[in-house]
Amino acid sequence: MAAPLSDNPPADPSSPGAERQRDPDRTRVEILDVATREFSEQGYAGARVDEIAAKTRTTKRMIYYYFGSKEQLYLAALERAYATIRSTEQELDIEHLQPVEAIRRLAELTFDHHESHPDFIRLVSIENIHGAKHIAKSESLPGLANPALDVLTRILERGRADGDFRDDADALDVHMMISAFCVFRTANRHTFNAIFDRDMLDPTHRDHYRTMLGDMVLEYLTACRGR
Amino acid sequence: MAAPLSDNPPADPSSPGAERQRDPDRTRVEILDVATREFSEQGYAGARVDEIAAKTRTTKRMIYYYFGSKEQLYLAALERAYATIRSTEQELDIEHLQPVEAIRRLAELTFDHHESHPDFIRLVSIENIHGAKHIAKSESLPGLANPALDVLTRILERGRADGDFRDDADALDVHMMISAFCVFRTANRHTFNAIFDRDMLDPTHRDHYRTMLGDMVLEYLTACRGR
DNA sequence: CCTGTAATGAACTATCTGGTACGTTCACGG
DNA sequence: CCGTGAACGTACCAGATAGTTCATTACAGG
Repeated sequence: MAAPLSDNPPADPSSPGAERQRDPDRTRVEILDVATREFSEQGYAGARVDEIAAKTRTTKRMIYYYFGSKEQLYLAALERAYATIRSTEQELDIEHLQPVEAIRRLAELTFDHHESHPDFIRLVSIENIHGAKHIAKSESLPGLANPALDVLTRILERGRADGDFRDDADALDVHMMISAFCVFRTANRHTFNAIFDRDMLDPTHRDHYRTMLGDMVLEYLTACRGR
Repeated sequence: MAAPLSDNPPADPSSPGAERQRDPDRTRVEILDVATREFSEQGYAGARVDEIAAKTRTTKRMIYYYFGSKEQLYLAALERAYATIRSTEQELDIEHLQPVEAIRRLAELTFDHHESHPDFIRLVSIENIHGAKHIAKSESLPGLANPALDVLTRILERGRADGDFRDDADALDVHMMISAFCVFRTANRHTFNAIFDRDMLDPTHRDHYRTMLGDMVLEYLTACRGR
């Protein structure tokens, strides 16, 4: 179910035939894959450069060769994670739907998409612990446009024009509402389960939460306008 | 605005008159206060025992004297944070209200209460990064009853009986919905602000989000039943 | 006033950890 | 075929860090 953050195939057949012994691209990606996992599971300070190297088919020297420092490696992992997420958001094709159906579809796609990328959610949690200071240092991340937000803006406009949606619904607010629900389910899974004995990510409850999210957003937006 | 996790007054006047040089209780509490801040700002691995000691009026030796290890100190901070939160939840007095008003009030109190205890939220985020393994080790935390949840259960029952609320509304789901919104606002404040340039905790937007939460929950629960 | 003990402090240690110096090997263009 | 630079591996280091040792002091109860 959970997809890796890198979309590369296991073996790169661009140069046909045999495995290459030296393959900078593969090495870089492999380091990033392991780093993403380690950082998301241990936190920034908790992750060990030695451990990341050990879980790679290369050595610690290569990490410093390609990324320069632990912090830059972390940032590279974070940047790639955001890039991956954003690229999947590009693909959402819902603007041909009626506003109400489009919103439900958007919510469900966001839901699926958070569920498929737990590493990303965890990385974002970690980044928040550190006050988003690494994002601030990044050249690509601050203010990174969110394609989903643009789509949402246009759907809301149409919905308001049709009289289906309330007038004071701001796109960023609705985006936040959806994110909050999806992020919480993944990010707070363990404490929630420990305290309330309910695993929010248990496949048994999946459809229930998915429907619930759509209902929640739509009831809020339509607010007794009789659908 | 943000309240400290310990409710003790700065100076303990139980033994009247002068400052005591030896004060185990004060020392313990002071260590916990600093530890809570450090862990919540740096993460578990990122927090430094030496740094915690330095920000206290006592020494590292005392941390090990009272708490035994870094991990037990962290757990003690986490347990105290949960205890503080739960004790404030005991005080909510809303069962005399009509279901609709009670739900809005509950949502608002939860909202205020999360806003007042950012350290708690951050600690919970950190605990989730580590798969809630410390909670699992704790004797007091797993399955810790949530008074707010009991109150919520009874309000929902009344609301359903009155025909105000939908039939399939589960107390834990509604609690999750409210928590998700409140937790997200605090826990993801920094990345959200970095990407979207909106500080969800800016006092300017406070009332807006507070109302939005109440609307969201109530629209979901009433779902076009004409209020 | 005396004394046992809880509370406290300074300095120390073993280990871990991010980072580096330096040497080696592969692959590709000429 | 060759040499040049990118890609890689080994071994090491200096500083940091959790945890400890041992001596000392304040204070409650007698």
